[in-house]
Amino acid sequence: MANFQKLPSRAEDYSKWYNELVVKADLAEQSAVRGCMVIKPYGYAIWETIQHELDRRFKEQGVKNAYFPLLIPKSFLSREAEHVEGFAKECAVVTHHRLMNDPNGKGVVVDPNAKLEEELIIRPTSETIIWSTYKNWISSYRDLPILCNQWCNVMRWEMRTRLFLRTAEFLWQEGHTAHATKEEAEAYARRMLDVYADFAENVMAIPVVKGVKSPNERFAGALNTYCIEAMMQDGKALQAGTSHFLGQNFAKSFDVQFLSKENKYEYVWATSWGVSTRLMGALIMTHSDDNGLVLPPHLAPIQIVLVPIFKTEEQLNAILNRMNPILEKLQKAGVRIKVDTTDKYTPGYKFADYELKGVPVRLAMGGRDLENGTIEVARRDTLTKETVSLDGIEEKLLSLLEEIQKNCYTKALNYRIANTRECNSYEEFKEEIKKGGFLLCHWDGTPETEERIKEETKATIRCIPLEALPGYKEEPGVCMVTGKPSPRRVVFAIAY
RNA sequence: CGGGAAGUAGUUCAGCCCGGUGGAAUGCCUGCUUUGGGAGCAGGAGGUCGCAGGUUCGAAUCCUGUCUUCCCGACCA
Repeated sequence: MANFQKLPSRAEDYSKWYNELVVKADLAEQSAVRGCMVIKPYGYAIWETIQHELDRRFKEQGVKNAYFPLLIPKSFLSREAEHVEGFAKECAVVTHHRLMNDPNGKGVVVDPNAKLEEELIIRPTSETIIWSTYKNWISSYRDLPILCNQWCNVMRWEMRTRLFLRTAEFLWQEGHTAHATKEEAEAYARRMLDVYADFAENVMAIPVVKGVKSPNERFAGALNTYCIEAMMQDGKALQAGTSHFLGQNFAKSFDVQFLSKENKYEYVWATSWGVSTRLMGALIMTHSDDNGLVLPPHLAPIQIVLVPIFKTEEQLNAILNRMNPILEKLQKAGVRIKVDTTDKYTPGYKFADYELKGVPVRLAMGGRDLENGTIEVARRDTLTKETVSLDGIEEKLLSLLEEIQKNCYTKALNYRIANTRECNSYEEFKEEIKKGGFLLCHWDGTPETEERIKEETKATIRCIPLEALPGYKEEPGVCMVTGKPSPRRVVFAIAY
């Protein structure tokens, strides 16, 4: 009996469970550089599927991909006052462009003669470099709208990092659009929020609350920030995506004007929107269990794995001969399949390993099945298995994958519903928030009240929901702290 | 960036207090037997003890500095 290391349970230590799962499931690991991760092939395969699915949806919205530089002149960042205020404290700065041999010994040192005239910032986000570029692209209303997206890395010098959830460097996409009218820009920011919500729910199987950020939580430089918020299994909230209506702030800072039909100069209206590798963290913390990763089929790099059980090569070949036509049919239907023919590990080892990796469906076939014309089908989401006939197995498996996808979503939604409740007094709130989950409360709309609640309870307003959560009605009331009127309940939670 | 803990074989850890040629388990390699829930036996390879200085005849062990990770704060997606 191998003395393998089990994952810590979620109940024992959620944070430790997460950290170890990321590494043991082969998603990512720490790198030699503080706060920066190595995303391993298995983890990157999931990210590539995320990219692929999102990219397709963006293109349906008329978005085109482009690429802007990693380095941003320092002066650009300071053009928009709130923007620089928001990011200045976490920027990495490039000051020199050359190394030289250390005159006093081994290795290389920065060449003091190679100091840059103007220092360059490693992008924490690209609004400034993009708007300085858009200025050259826009002169007439006929040039609008511009709908660009870039897939890239950004860097924010974080004090405390965790794989996927908060790393100094992370991968993301940032969309930047320019519009002729306020209405069009606002509508576009809203539309991209819907794209994110659709993606989160149908591909990642993560239920989200669509909402608006309170002024305290708004993106630096935006007039309005929309977001999708998800609930993790430990009851904490995680912002899964944001879409900003930037108004004319960046157009004014970078002097981007266009000539309207009426032959008048007007400033351009802007949006930006993004999701990052943080989604990987959301994925893990929404579905996985104490046995390891649970991946919704739409995102799983391997959707079905076949573990043949054999003693001799003849037996293996007999199994493969029986299964190959079935697997080919499934592959033609677009299913991602792996057949594990290695004899390096025993079947029991493979079972445990594919569970750790979150493969949605595991098939096992041995001599017994071959005789009976059956196969063992195991589901990762429910950890159940049954032996079924090979007749019509392809259709059964295809619908099983869809069922698992739905079940992942339903389970997560039920968990969120079970951990969402209304809360009417601040005293009650202080107790309830310790249990985690979403608390729907009335708030007077002032930053002061939100700040006070944050200081006293660590909870923040995750969003002002665009529509009432399922099972709840939108109704006015009074603020739980100050008693002032409140038009609707907002979502409070402790956040990642 | 403050407070705490830790860095020794691929991995998890013992050894450190009290200095004297570095251990275990697991993993890896080879062979045989195994294979329906993390296989067994036998043999083998694998470490300048995070890094840099210092003390000493001699440092994994003592001292100083530094880097990284984890936990708690402050900050933030």
